[in-house]
Amino acid sequence: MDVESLGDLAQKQIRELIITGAFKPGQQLKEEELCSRFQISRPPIREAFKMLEAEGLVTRKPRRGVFVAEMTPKDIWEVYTLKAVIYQMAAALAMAVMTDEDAQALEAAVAQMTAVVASPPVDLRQYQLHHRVFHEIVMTLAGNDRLAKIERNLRFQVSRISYTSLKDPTHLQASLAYHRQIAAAMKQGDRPLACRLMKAHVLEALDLALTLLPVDSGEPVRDRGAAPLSADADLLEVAL
Amino acid sequence: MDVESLGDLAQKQIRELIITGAFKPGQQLKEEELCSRFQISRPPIREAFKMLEAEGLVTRKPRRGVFVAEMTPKDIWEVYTLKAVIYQMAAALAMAVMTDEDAQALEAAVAQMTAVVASPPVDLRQYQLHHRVFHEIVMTLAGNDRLAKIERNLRFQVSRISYTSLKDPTHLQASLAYHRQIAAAMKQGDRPLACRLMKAHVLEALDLALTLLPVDSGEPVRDRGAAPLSADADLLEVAL
DNA sequence: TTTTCGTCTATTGTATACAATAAAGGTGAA
DNA sequence: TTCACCTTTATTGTATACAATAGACGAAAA
Repeated sequence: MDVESLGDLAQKQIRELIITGAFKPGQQLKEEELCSRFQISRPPIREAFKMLEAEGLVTRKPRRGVFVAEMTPKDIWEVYTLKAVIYQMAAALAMAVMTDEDAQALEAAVAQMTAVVASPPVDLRQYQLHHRVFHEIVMTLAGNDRLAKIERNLRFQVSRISYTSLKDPTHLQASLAYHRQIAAAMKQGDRPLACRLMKAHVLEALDLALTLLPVDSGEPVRDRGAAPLSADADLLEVAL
Repeated sequence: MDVESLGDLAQKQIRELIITGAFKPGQQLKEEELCSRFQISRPPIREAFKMLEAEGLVTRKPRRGVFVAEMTPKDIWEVYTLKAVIYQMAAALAMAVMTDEDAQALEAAVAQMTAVVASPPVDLRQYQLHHRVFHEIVMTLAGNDRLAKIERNLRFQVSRISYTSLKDPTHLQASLAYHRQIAAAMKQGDRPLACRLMKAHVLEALDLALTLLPVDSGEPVRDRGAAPLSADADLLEVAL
């Protein structure tokens, strides 16, 4: 019945608290505090910490404690550029096995997204939900569990930021348009176009995320060269 | 001084035992056995298990125990196709900031690899070492820590297999030739060529790995379609 | 002979207790 | 008043002890 250990449960709950923003970046997570919150003892909490650390959601300072991971502009850049590549790979793999029904499922997801946007006030949670369905269809078709795991992890790391991005009406419209075009390109079997659109979609999100980020941390983004910390579309032009 | 916790130490040691093949795939890792081996108590061992599980090196069956992860052909395919994309992205990013000195460092690594191959009996460990230096230079230049972490993880998962692959003289020669060409392409700034070579290099390794794998598990590789579980070079043609 | 049920044991899951360390605060002297 | 050092305290790191569960083995009945 209760197959999940308390450690796994705690991991999920703490993760949820982090990605929803209840636990803010930089905040220390004290073991005893979480013990009393979840009414369990410390070992499961510690195990949850270890897993969350591996996921990159918390950082551990030895003998100091664990803290919610902070996102610098560099971190944002890292996650989004990776997402651009991951999504392109997923799209390419998915198109190799996609059927007409799959294409229709994608279009249905886009239709749902359209419906949400068309009926103000826009329910962002709802939009996010259908948006996720869209990408989940693609990931499932791709058939690479490790790819899906990486995508999931990257999504967690920028979940708050990507949610905030949707509050920008212009970006919301652009996002919707992108997904409509991506679905069409995938249906028609135009792989280069689908990949280009996927890349452009993610890199546009990156640009917005960088502007949304509080500009408190002015650390350099790239160590070498004067490459700006932005959406270098050309740079991500590689052959999968 | 001893900044690392026993859990972190245990993780490293167990991981080393797994990737060197001392702990075989499918083998159960009993907590008490490792306790007596490392002369520590169970909590640090359990923490190490959690981290290794997140890395994908072990799988945990609830109330049963943890087992060294097994690699099916599907798993091999997943890891290598991901590596192909990861390495291409790394190469593309690296070339954007690469200096002449960096190019020379790459060529130096290739020279070391060449020297090892030229002096039989070939010291595979030594070759592997210089091979890793080559890719580490590229990853460092890429400047994406998350990308590096993913690459590291993927490398761990197929470390035994990739080592075994080197015992094939033909593949060893091909590997060397690839890296020489990749270094040249990166030096000349020919990004498409460098990416294509990276992809071809990894996908060739995939084909070999699939033949080397014991054919005990005949499970289907892809759920949908009749796509063969091989190096679909074209399929991985996407725009980073 | 086979199958099923029950007990038993080995192993994981959880809790409590103890040790060690690092940061914070206070006290002393310069 | 300020700085250095000591003491204290809060928090993590580790160990031991207990509980629960799943699998194995054996016995009994069909």
